[in-house]
This record gives sequence, C-alpha cells and structure tokens, in this order.
Amino acid sequence: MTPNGTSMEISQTVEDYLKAIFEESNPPTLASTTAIAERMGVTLASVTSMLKKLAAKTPALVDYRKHHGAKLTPEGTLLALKIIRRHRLLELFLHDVLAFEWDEVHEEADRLEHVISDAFVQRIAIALDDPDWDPHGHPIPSVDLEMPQENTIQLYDLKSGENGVVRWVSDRDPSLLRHLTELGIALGTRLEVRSFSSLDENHTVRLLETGEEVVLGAGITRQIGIQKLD
Amino acid sequence: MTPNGTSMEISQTVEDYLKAIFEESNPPTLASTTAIAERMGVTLASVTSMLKKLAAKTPALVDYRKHHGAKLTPEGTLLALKIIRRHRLLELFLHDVLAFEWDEVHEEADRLEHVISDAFVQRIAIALDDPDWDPHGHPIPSVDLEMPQENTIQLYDLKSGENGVVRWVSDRDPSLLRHLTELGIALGTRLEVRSFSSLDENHTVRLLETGEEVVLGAGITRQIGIQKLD
DNA sequence: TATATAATTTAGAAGGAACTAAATTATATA
DNA sequence: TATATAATTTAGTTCCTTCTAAATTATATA
Ligand SMILES: [Mn+2]
Ligand SMILES: [Mn+2]
Ligand SMILES: [Mn+2]
Ligand SMILES: [Mn+2]
Repeated sequence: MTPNGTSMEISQTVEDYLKAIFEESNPPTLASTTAIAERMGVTLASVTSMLKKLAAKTPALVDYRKHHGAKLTPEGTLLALKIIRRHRLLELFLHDVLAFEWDEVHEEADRLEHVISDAFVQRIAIALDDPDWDPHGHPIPSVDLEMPQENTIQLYDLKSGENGVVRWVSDRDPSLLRHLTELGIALGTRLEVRSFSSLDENHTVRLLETGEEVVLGAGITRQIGIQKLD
Repeated sequence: MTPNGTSMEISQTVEDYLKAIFEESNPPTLASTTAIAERMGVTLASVTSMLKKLAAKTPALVDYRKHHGAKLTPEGTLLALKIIRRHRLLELFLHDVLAFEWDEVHEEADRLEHVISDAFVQRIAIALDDPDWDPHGHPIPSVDLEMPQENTIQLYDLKSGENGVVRWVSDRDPSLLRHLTELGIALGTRLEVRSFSSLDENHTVRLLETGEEVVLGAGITRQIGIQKLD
C-alpha cells in the first residue's frame, strides 16, 4: 500500500509523465503525444508506449485515445497533484530557506520531488507556514490537494491602456527569469500597457513603480500572468 | 566533464556501490563480495557483475581481485567521499534545520544524496557553518574531501573500570538509535564500564551524568564509538 | 592430501525505459 | 474526393540492473 491509497508502485519516470500530462491538458483538451514528448524530451514512440502502460494499470492513470492523445483519470490527477505539491513546496523552500534564486529552483525541485518522503514534505510545509504560492506565483495544492484559485490572464492579452499586477511567471526557462529580474519585473510588479504592435507582437509596457518603459515580445508576454487592475 | 574531473556518468546505483565498498574496506582488507551484497541487499551475482563493470571503467573505480574482493582506486575513493560528504551534510541538515530525529535522517539522506546539485551541497554546508560531524558523530569529509580524524574504539573494547565519552553511534538501524535515546545514551554521554561478562558478552555500564547502570549486549556495544577518558 | 563447506563467478533471462526505422492513421488542401 | 503532409503507432533493439540456477574456486578439517 503506497502513500496514495492505491496499491501500485509509481516510478520516477511515471511521475514525470503524469505531471507532463497534467500540465499539457487544459481541461477540455487531451494532451497530445507530441506535446508530451516535447515537454519530456523523449521520442514520440516512447510516449506512445508509456501512455499504453499508464492506461493499462489498475486503476488506470490515464484515459488514452489512440491517435488523439490522453488525459488523466481521477486517480492520475491525484498523483499528479501530489507531485506538483512537492515540486512547488520544494521550490519555495529552496528559495526562502536556502537562498536559491528564482531561476535556480525549478531544476533542483524537478529532481528532489521524486525522492523526498511524506515526512519531509510535511516538515517543509510547516517551516513555510503552509503556503499557497511558489516563488513564480504558481498555486501550491493544499494537503488535501485542492488548488488555490487565481484569476489571471497572460500579459499578452492585456489591452492597450489596461493596468495589471504580475501574478505569475513561467519557470521553465531560467534565462527568462534572469532577464525579467534585470528589467525590474517581479511578482507584484504593477504595470500599464502603453501600446501593442500587431506587426511584431511587441507590447510596450510601463512599470508603475519606476515609470520605466520596456518593450516585450510575445515570447515573454505569453510567459507572464497578470491580474487586471481597476 | 563531470564535477569529479573525469568524464563519465555515475549512476545512482554505482554511487551506492562505491559507498558500500568504501564502508566495507577497512584499509588493509578488500571488501568481500558477500559483505557488499549484504550491505546493499542484492545478490552475490549482482555484486560480481557490478565489480567487473567498475573495474573495467576508465579510469577504473575499483581494483577487483577475482574470488577475493575489491577495493576502491583513488578515483573511486574520491567519488565515494563526495557521496559520503553529501550524505552526512544532508543528515545534519535534516536534523538541525528540519527537526528530524536522529533515527530518521539516514534513510532520507540515502535517497537525497544522489539527486542534490553541488549548489545545494554548498548552500547547506554554509547554513550549517561547515560542520565536521553528522548527527551520529561520523566525520564529514571537507570540501576537498579530507576526513576529520578521531581516535575512538568500540564500547565493546572498553575494559572494566575504564571511562569514556560516546563519540559516534551506528546509524544503520533506527530502532537501535531510539533504544539508546530511551536509555539516556547520546553523543557526549560519559560512562564507565563496571563489568564485562565473557559468557554472554554483556557490558554493565554506568552513565556518569545520571549514575544509572545499564546492561548492554555486544549487538549494542559494537555499534557505539568511545573516546577513552583519563 | 582428500573431502566437505563456503564463497564466488558464470550463464541465461527479465523488466523498465529509452531509441530508430518502418508502417499506419488523421488532417489539411487542392 | 484525391493527395500531400503531419501525427502517431508498431516492431525490433539497446542499456542498465537485477535475478535464479548451475558451475567453479577457495578454505577448513579430517
Ligand atoms: Mn517549477
Ligand atoms: Mn521531475
Ligand atoms: Mn547515515
Ligand atoms: Mn544511497
């Protein structure tokens, strides 16, 4: 009997697949084989064979539609949330307690998340006072795996003249995070969109704290989450 | 180019073998296949094939003598020390920072030691102020992999009438550690051997702090390291 | 030295997770 | 609807690590 209440062993690899499928399946859609393969850095063939394995387990961890993709079953979702909780708690712990920069924590957490015990998770959760958000502003599932809700849009979708606060930033690319730090953009930064050019998809944005203006391409504005103001 | 200056990947499994060989080879002796197999909880056949692999690498990590056992080469020794440093720093970190009990840390560290980055090691070393001893009194190799020296004997070898201080305790068996805690034996505890019975190998020991007398079998006295007093 | 016992090695197989190359199915476009 | 292209699956291997069972070598004892 494993900690998740089912009786099966979950390998590190399976944990990573579940997380990838969770992150690729925006509720209505199925996660495509290609998207999973890209995210995991493995071959399409590897993904196919893993999806078949995950679907064949009892209970099934994914619902797999041949040639169309897969989505998590309720059991798979719980396991994914459990790993995401570990990942995000670890990130915050590394950041707040061990003084890692926000561009360093993701990679480290990606390895640690598979080996820490439940006791370890519990202890860092206590040390951090049961937090809701990780260093990139992503919600941390609670002990009973409920996700804190937030209401955000991509900076990309903020219209000219609108104001907002930075609520989350993608953590997949450390160099993006370092770049934002240099620009003076962090969680909580307030800003106003001055203009958008549909030609090159550049936003010109004014940072309200400093008054500075910066020009940001879609490669950046799609990686930033905004809560609208006003 | 890996951090150890050689160009090869070391799997978690190999790391565990190196550690086991290190711990089983008291300098003059070779580590026997049997001892390694027992320590690792694998089959003799598995050990043999791994020893052959480790000896075949360039540079060789072990010096393997068919039918007699193996010992680490200088390269293997450095790798082993590096892992042992991680292990012991982790144990101390778990104990001092995350409030793990001394009987809980070994198992957790045994998993974490293989996945933390050099940056993580460095940061916990700083947080702990570059410590010399782990929670069980074992020496922590320094950054340049030098072992702090200590001069201890097994409590088993302390003679009737002699005094000593507890300097280390084996951490392999959590129940032993909990038992010692209950008896009031910890690192730093001073004691005097009152008597030894060669019939059952029991020591009768007086704890100097409390004056209490306890009877300890060889299964315990061999797992405790003593620095002689006087 | 012969023999029994213990320790070790070899041979063959298996499971998990990945890969490449070939085959198939779906989708987009003419 | 036919065809081209993209996405996915299948088949067959490989690598790593472990295992069991059989064979071999070392050591202890008579
Ligand atoms: Mn992350
Ligand atoms: Mn991961
Ligand atoms: Mn230990
Ligand atoms: Mn280990």
